[in-house]
Formats: sequence, structure tokens, C-alpha cells
Amino acid sequence: MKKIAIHWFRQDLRLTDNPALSHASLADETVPIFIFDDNYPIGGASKLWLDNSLKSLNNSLDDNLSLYKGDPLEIIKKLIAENKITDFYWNRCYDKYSIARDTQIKKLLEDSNITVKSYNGSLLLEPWECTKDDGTHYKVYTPFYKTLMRIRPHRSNITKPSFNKITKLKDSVDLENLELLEPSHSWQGIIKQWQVGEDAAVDKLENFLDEKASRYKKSRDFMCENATSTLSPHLHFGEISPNQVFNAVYSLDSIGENEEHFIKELAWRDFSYYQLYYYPNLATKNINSKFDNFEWENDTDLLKAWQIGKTGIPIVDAGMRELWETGYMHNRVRMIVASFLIKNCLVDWRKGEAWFFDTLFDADIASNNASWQWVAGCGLDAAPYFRIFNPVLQSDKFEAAEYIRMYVPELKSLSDKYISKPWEAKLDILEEVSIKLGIDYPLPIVDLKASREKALALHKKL
DNA sequence: TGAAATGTTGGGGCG
DNA sequence: ACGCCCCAACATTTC
Repeated sequence: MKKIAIHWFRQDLRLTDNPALSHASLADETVPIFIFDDNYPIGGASKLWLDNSLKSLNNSLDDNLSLYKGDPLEIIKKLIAENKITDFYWNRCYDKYSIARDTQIKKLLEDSNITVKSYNGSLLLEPWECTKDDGTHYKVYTPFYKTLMRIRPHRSNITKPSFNKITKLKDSVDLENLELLEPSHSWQGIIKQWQVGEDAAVDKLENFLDEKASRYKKSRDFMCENATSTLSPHLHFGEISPNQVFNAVYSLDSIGENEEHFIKELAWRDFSYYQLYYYPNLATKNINSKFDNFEWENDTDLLKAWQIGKTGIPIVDAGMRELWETGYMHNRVRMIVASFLIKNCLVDWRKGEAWFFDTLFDADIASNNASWQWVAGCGLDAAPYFRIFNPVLQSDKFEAAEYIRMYVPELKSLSDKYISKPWEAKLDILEEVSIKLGIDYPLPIVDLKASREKALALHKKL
């Protein structure tokens, strides 16, 4: 019997090292599809990235990607009714919405005598593969990481498939019909700063390994060192797999603590998905339920000032403006702005998470929520509640002056000494550079020392 | 993947 | 020479 296989693209928008796609390509005829599901949470920035990434993927498939918009179950039902599909492939997702959806669809397909197979295309190790000796899941990162490194089977990159025949279905809609371009913000201009798609992701990885990996461990924390990989959006959309990244690092001539540290960061991504799997409500519920009783103030003025980068704390404003202007934020600054919102402003971490989710190109339900819970102190292996960042010290320690000048230009003529804390500069120094605090640049919206003490007291009550 | 408070040590200025 | 004070530098503890 002639085999006609569907490969359902989801968070694996690439051809190389794609386990499900490579199996689907063995059929007599392969039908690659993508379904945009309105009900699946996606941020404004991510929509634009998705639009660009699908365009790139469709090009790689010689315009053979079939696109749909709507409820995947209904669409697939119709699709198998109208076409003689024999096999169905996808790479697994790990959030509860996707798991429930896939379970339902798998049943539908099996009931229709279609062979369904799913694979691991997005993680180093799947959550159920990495447990403690007693069968329960890890709650601390380091032992998780050690086990992952010990038990993870090596898998060479799967080469780009060559299809026997590839088919686009007649009822596919055009990319425009997915309506990913609704401008809530000028993301369309901003995304031009980025190269999107599988080829760009591979280039970026190679560039990182050539130029940055060997000084990664220390330099990664300095905003001006430009030493992070910025692979996160590519990994999120699956334009490159963590397996490819892992293999690339381990094929380097020498691996030292720098390269190892990068692998640890890659494993943090896995640990986030691990948390999402074992705590399906990661996006809404504190893992540590003690935090359920925390008295958030949720001052909307403070939240707004944070969002638009007008808190009066230069490093925080620089980070928030970087986010708004580029769809990205340096990792160190993410921790600083998150700590500021949660601890100094007493705004619920979920509000910050929601803003990041809408504005980051790499917005990811696992990484974003796990990281916000980490900073809030309510997550797995989280920062202890008393570990509150001082944005001024962080700014000085990691030499943020030029970074601040780039994103907060109204302060650019201030010296390194005062640019992280303009409110401490004497009036004559401010006059010299023509800055009037409260007019040209805001005074701090909260007192760092007092708000820190308040947060400590409130957390101690828990 | 902190920071601030507190404690300890040791060198230099000075009577 | 000696004791005393100051304070930076570092270490420890506390939140």
C-alpha cells in the first residue's frame, strides 16, 4: 500500500535533526503541515517571529508547507477524511494544553487506522527519562544536570531528509491568512534586526562557538561583552535543536569550563521543560504554595513605569527599553529587572511574566515561567527569598555604563560613576551635563533601601 | 546566578 | 617603643 505521511510541524521549524520529519520523509509521499491555533497562547513578538520562521521553512520545503488556522483536532479530522493519509508524525510538546490536544488527536488517528508516531525533537532528555533512584523527579538543578549528562544517549544529528515525494494540500491557506502580523507594536520593523530561520540559527551557533564560547563563563554576565549566544528564539521555535547545539559544542577541539558552562545553560532550558512537565500549572501557580498567601501590592503605576522603562533606575530602564526596542533582553538584566519588579515594587511575578511573554521573541512557556518563579523564590531550586538584587551594585559590578547609554540616551553624558545612580550626583554635576532629574529622567519610583527592607519583612512572614 | 550587617585583622598615624 | 585609634580589607553571619 502506498504510504502517505503527514509531518505536523509545531515547535520544530527545521529540516535538519528533526526525528519525526525524517521518519515521515521515508513514506512514498510526505505532507508537511503547520496549524496556527488561536487558542494556544502566543505573544505579539512571537507571532512576528513565527511568521518569518514559517516563511523560511516554506522556502526550504520548496513552497510545499500546507498551512491551516483553527482548532487542530477539527482541521486534522477534515484532513484525514479528504486525503488517504496512512501515517502521522510529530515531535512532542510538554505543556498541558499540547499534551491533552495530542492525546486526543492520537486517539482520533488510531481510531481511523492511521499510524501515529511522536518523537523527542526539542529536548536533550525528556522529563520522564530523568528521575531519581526512588522514581520521583529532581527538585534541584545540579543533581538533575549530573544525571542528564550521565544517562543522555548520544545521538548524531539527523541529516536533512530527501523526500520521495512532497505534497502541498489544496486547501492550505496562505501565510497572510494566519494573521500573524496584527501590529500591536512595531514588531515588523524590529524583527528586521534579526535573521530568522534554520540557516540563520546554524550560522549563529557557529559564530558563537568561534567568537564567544571560549570566554563565555565570565563574559556572559557583562551586557557590553556581547558574549551570549542569543540562540533562545531559534531554540524556542525549533529552528535548531538542543541536540545540534550539544553536538556542536562537543565536537570542538577542546572543551573547558567556558564551554561546559554553556552546556549548563542549555540544560537549564531542559530543566524548565522538566518543571513544566511535572508542574503543569507552572504558568499560573507558585510551585511553592507558601507563596500563595503573599500580599502583592500590584501597583499599576509601578508596573506601567517598569514596562515602559521609566522607573528612574537606569539599569532597569535600559533593560526594559532593550526589550521593547529589540524583542530581546540580556540574561543578566532579565534577572535584575525581574527582581526589581517582584521585590522592590511588590508586583506579582505573573504580571512581569505576562509582559515578557508578549514582548520577547524567545517567549517560551517553560523557560519564561520557570525563570520568573526562580527570581520570585517560589520555583524549583529557586533563589532564596532574601536574595534581593541591588540594581545599582549589579550595574556597577557588570559594567553596564555603555549599555545604559545605548538604551537610556538621556543619561549618556553622565560619568560611569553616576550613570547607575544619577540621584546621588550633586546638583552641579547634573547641571554640567544639563540633566534635570524628575524632568529629563525620572527620580527612582521606589526607594531601593526601604523597599528592600519591606520585601524582606513580608517574605519573612511566609 | 546577593547584599548588608557584623566581625576580625593588620598597617599606619599619632601622642 | 608602645598603646591607641582609625579604617580599609577581608571573612563570616544574617536576612
